[in-house]
Amino acid sequence: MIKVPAGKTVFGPGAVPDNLLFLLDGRVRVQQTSESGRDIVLYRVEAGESCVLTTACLLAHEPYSAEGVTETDVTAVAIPRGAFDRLMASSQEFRDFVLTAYARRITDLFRVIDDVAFGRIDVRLAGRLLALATDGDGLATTHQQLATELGTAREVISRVLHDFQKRGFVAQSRGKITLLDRDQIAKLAESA
Amino acid sequence: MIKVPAGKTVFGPGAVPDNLLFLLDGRVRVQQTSESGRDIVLYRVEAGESCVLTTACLLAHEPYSAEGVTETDVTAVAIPRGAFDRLMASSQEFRDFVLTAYARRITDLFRVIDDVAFGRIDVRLAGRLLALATDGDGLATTHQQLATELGTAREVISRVLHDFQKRGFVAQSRGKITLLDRDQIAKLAESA
DNA sequence: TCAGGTTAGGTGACAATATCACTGAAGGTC
DNA sequence: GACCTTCAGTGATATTGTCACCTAACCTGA
Repeated sequence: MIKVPAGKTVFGPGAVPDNLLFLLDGRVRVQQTSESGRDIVLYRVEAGESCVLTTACLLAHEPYSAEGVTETDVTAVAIPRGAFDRLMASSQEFRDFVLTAYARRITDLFRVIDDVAFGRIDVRLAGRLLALATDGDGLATTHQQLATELGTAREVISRVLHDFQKRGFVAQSRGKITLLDRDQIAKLAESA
Repeated sequence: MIKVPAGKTVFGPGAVPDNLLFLLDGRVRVQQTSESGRDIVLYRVEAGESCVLTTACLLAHEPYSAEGVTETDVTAVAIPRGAFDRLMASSQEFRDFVLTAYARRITDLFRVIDDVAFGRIDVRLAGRLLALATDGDGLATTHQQLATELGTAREVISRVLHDFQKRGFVAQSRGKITLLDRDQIAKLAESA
């Protein structure tokens, strides 16, 4: 059982874990940095989910650039490799859990690819704003962080948010965004 | 043991397999169609690899849009669900095989995301041409198919290929592309 | 072997997004 | 308040995507 404070890199290039983590509480963001230095968020691991996937990636000795960062304080169970193997051998439930987790991640990634390849930026941003503002309509984030969410450039986010502001969807101040009209934002997010 | 001719859709929306497939010979292309009707190739399954992943995706009852198409005649072993479960329970080697396959796919998808989000089109096309032209310098493919490979539009491929042609990298005729200068193409493909 | 249909490819105009190079503004610290 | 750092705004330009339409190549059947 381990605890990690918010904002720590729990795995990534240069930080290979030797345990498989199961999140009991908190949230981990998995993102990738391209050669050119730009980032994109791939998915998030929530409480009750496992990190098997990313760990497996690390074990698959491939050149690898994704990293996991805690977004909140995190409580997790660390399962050593040996115990993982024994559980996989002995428990049908555990196997189902692991395989289902993989499948879910893969569909997540399919979704990301679809969005990045074919999605409009304003639509994607609208959706992401709603997804991020789970408690309340306020949202403490910078334009740069939102750019990383979507794998685009800060300037692009600035312009789209400026447009949202003009349309009355959001209010902005430094490092903070307030959703003013969730219905309209949701409508935009839905528009393919 | 089953055989499938080239060009068949082996799984996808509306064609859910009840078996897990292990390819003995041939190649399967896995691609996704977006709501807007545009396609992108996600990865390929080669001889010796398994389709567990996509099948698992199908089992994970999620809205799902990827499909698998045979690119060559394919010979595969179909493993029923029950046998898969028994193998997972009894064989360490089988579990390693499956988990490694998952991990490889995931890194493939990470790569796709990186390319789509941050890669230049000419660089990506150069790389793909080299990857597709494995036997000889000729390549029987249309601009539309190449666009699907990269998740872009046909017109874009047409223009880039036209540029490649002017630079002496390739020669074109209807439905056919010939690589004239692999070195130069490789150099472009490498240029991040 | 020609007519008509179908598919592949070309192209201009324009829209959306990315990149670059700045600028100013907000907040923190001494 | 002076200075520094981070955040955000913006114009100019490049790249890529979209739309509309055209031409050329191939196929098929009379």
